[in-house]
Amino acid sequence: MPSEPRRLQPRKQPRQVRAELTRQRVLTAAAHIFAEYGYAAGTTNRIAERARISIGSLYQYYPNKDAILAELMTRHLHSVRVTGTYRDQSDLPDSLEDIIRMFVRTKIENHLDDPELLRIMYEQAPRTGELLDRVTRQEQEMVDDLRDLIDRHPEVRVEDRDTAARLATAALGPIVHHLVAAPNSVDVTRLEDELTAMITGYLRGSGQGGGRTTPRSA
Amino acid sequence: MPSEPRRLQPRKQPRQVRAELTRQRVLTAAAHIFAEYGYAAGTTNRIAERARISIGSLYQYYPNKDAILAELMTRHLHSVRVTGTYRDQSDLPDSLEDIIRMFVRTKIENHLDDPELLRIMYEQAPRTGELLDRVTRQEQEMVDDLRDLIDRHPEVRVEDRDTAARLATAALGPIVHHLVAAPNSVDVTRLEDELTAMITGYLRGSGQGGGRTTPRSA
DNA sequence: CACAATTATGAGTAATCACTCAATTGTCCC
DNA sequence: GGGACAATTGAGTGATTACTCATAATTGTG
Repeated sequence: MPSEPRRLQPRKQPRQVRAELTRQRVLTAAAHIFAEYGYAAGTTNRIAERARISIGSLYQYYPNKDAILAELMTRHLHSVRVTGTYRDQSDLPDSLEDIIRMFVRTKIENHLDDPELLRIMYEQAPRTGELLDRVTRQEQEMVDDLRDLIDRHPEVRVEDRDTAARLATAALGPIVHHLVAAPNSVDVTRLEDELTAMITGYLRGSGQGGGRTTPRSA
Repeated sequence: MPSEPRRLQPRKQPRQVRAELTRQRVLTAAAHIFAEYGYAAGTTNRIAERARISIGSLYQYYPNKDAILAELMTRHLHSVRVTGTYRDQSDLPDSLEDIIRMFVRTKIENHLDDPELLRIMYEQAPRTGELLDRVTRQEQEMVDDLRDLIDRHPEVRVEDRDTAARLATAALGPIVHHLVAAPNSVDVTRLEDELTAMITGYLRGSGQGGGRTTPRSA
């Protein structure tokens, strides 16, 4: 039974520098606490303590706990979009491999900052209301971007380009989460190379035809 | 500050059928509740209510909440191992594609039962102590299995087979979680085909050599 | 049936949580 | 300085949680 949607807007606009600073301290502290304890166990009291402000101050600027995570998420999504749009028109590479590499690299870069926090945000964030919508929309944009990219590229030989775009996009996120945040992580340079090879190969349709050679029922 | 390791063993062995039945009711109810509410919000009282037993009975057989999830996880891991080992020696297919297909299919099948629960278990389970160890070990076994499989196959042309095995395995789990449990899910048959193509292509080293053609620093 | 062992019950407890609010302190500007 | 407003404080509140334990019901056994 997901709780009803909650207000996410701050209850009060800061008018002094002091206040803006407090907002920022909360955000920074929350990022650390959520990354370390997870969302449920990352209590508002702990966040306030880490930020070295009182719990009351925290609630001056964030109406509830969800709002804090929502702002962290918003900032992340924004940075994703900003990083992503530099591949607009002009400097598009020619080869499919290089296009995919840009795609992969962007995604990896977006997760290098604070992998643990990102994982918490995607996995444990309350899947409800506005926040969920935003994330869903952003994912759809990514799929569409990739779809556009591969759509007009001759090297791509896949039956269903829509599914291919969905799969490739859906694959990328979780893998990066999983591997960048892993204890003994793979080197990111190598990760970029391998993921690029993997997706490029897949889109080129390197598997000789799609024909299945093993019967489904074992 | 993760909590210290907790006992996961039941505090009392059931001696009557009645008791064994109660244990089972708890487990079934917990699977539903966790899948529906998540781990944190899936309270023990709710589980007891769904199982139509009293909260006291629940704690007769499970010393704490973690132990319930641990047993669900154990049962899942066990079934994975059982399903996985049928590809031991004898009936190994010849072509790389078919081998990978078996691998992929097994993974997908393991997640078809209760995708939501599985996602909760992998994403929200307390990452601590014995439970974490078990999961880590099982993942390592999967990597090793795949490594063995591809190691003696001539079709595989990848520089570093170890990394390839790690990547392919690490990729599979999250993708399957993500897509099988997704709202408008991809058809599982298609998913199997695409994933097989993707991984097979990757292992064959279809990308013309590993050489990077775009300079890293943009 | 009698009696003990096992199992079931659920109100109660201590801890923890998100969040409030009356009081205090700091800042701005004349 | 002084008054108005902004910002900060933290003890407190009510809700929720995991878990306990004294008591009652059920079962196995002779």
